[in-house]
Amino acid sequence: MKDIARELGVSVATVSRALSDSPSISRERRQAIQQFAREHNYFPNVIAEQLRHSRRNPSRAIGVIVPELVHYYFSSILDGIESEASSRGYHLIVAKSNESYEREVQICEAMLKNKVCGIIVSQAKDTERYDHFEHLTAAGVPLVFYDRICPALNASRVVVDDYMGTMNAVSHLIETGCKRIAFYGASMNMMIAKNRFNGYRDALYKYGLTLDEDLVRICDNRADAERITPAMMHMENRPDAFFAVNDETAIGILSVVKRMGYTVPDDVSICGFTNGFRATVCDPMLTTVEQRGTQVGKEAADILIGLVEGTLSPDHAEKRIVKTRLVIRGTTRHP
Amino acid sequence: MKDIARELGVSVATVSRALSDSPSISRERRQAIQQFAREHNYFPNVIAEQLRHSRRNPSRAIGVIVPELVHYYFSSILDGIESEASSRGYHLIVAKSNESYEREVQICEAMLKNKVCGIIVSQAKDTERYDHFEHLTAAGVPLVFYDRICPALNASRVVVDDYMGTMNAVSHLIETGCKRIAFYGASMNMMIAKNRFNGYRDALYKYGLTLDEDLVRICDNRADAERITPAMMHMENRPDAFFAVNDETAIGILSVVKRMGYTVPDDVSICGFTNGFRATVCDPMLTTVEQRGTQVGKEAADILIGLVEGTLSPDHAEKRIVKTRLVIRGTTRHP
DNA sequence: ACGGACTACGCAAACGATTGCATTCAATTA
DNA sequence: TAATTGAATGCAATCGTTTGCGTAGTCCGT
Repeated sequence: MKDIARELGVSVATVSRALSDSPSISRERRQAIQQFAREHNYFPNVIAEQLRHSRRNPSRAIGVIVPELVHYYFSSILDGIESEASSRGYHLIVAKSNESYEREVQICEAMLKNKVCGIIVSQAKDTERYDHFEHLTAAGVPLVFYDRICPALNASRVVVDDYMGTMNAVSHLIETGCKRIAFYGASMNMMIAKNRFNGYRDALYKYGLTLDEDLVRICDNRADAERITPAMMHMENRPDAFFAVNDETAIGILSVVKRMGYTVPDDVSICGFTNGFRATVCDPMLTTVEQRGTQVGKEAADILIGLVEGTLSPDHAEKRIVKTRLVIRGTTRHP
Repeated sequence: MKDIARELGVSVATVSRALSDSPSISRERRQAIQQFAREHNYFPNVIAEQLRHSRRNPSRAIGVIVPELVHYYFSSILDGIESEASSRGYHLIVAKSNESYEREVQICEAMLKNKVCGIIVSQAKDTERYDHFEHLTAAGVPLVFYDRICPALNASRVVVDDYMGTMNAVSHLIETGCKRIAFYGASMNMMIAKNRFNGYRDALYKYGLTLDEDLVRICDNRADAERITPAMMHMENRPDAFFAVNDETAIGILSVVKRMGYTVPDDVSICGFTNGFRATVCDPMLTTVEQRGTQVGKEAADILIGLVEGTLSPDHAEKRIVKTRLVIRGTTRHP
């Protein structure tokens, strides 16, 4: 701007006003300045702009904290956030916590320093203190949780309808003739694990089946599934169906069951949760609950931007639930 | 800082110096100021710092442009970049181009405005003009390409050893008895497609096999693979093996071939390229070339940071090749 | 007692923009 | 003709830091 001002023999203030199309500058001057700027491809220094406006205007950078990146669900969510944010003129600062509380704290600090206008976060698995999040809100940085929410904090959040998703899936298993349905869930200190279990339990009750504790296991990955499933199948009263907390676990069950000589879905039905890449790769293809990560991401970004732009009140915690959808494929019988 | 200065009855300059531990401030004052700052949890305004230093010091934000996010290889790369960058004190601004040239241009502009210290990019599929990249280097923003590089630009880059990876994979097929090996590749205007094809061709030559054009097809996704594979298998002289440019395509072939009643690998061998989630989910598990995305990401970040910090000369284009590894599983015979 | 050296600090200008207020100049009005 | 008005522009402060340079004060040596 200084250069433009010098070249055209005007003051920097005039240049500034001309570039922002202020009517207080005469038409000719305005156009001359604008053209000159264009020709010498001038563009404003955002850093300076931000400094000037730091009191009033927030930045347009959204911080996103992800537990891991190489993960179907989290990628989808990130994708959703990116789409929503970029279409509304925001950009993303992305960091992964590696499921570590300490790293999460560091990231929060760094993001605060870097003046993000808000943060979208899914907690690390080992996060049990929430001071760092409270610091952020205290500093006026809006926060939106997704997937793993923090029940202790009354913050905005968007989650998937774990309860109904599981309930529908298990109902489907029952309706296609399954009577002894095993449940492989994650450790119950996470809300999502609890909700899915409740969906399972209530589906059983709804159809008058009793819940057999022997059929409920904590297991949320393939290795564990391959380890514990043979014993399940050797029970005198073996399960005729499995519901798994994610596709990965379901695939583990599938591979064990096939290896043991059972056919799927005739002898054993299997249902997963995610509907990621894996679901259409296994043979038969996996019946699973679609988790709609992209939608979760979009909603989260929408809430955050609402908070930033003042459309949503900062005091009110906006809570959204994204509906799931049961995708019936080859690992369950058709109704 | 102004507040601290006022409270402690010194000048802002003194506070600044004290906080940066300058020896020109007396020990007592320095400590008093530092303590006061800590107690009132002051932390510097990066925006202002940057503005002040914009002439000399670059920011610590690395721009990353990804064609898509929900994609095993790109997630892995992003993961590698994140690890390397965050461990060296940089953070990431991530944007996806959606394989669109226009979006790519927009993103470059936005990143330039936001003063990233450098950009790591894989071109969108439909990018054929490179002005936007040249603008960036002209503006002094270092650029590192990964995966899809731009042959017209002599820029730093890191790619996977597509040639040797394919060569070894096809050699493996030949060594396990395959004689008519089909090749499903991507369109040849991408370097990676060309290199993989050359690896295929040279492996055939090495073992004295002739290249049959009828066995070479442009096909890089599952839907196409499922469409064209039946005809391949109905040829009078059908292929006894397939090499596919990625796992997804390989899975498509696998599912068709199984459905047609052939057994894998006894009747037909299949080899993919990626070693993503899918490879261990299909049945039998997929033999494939491990692409080591995380390593690619790390190398890319390493180069970029080298460029930014002056360890690497900006004129010299650093070109790194990440070695692949053949992972032999169930879709090929064992040697 | 006075010059020199050294310590410890403050002043003020920068970084690149924005903006309230003052100023200039010409045109209009009384 | 003098006063009023309005349009067009400039001045200077501001955002939060950093830093070159100047200066007050102290101590020392002669």
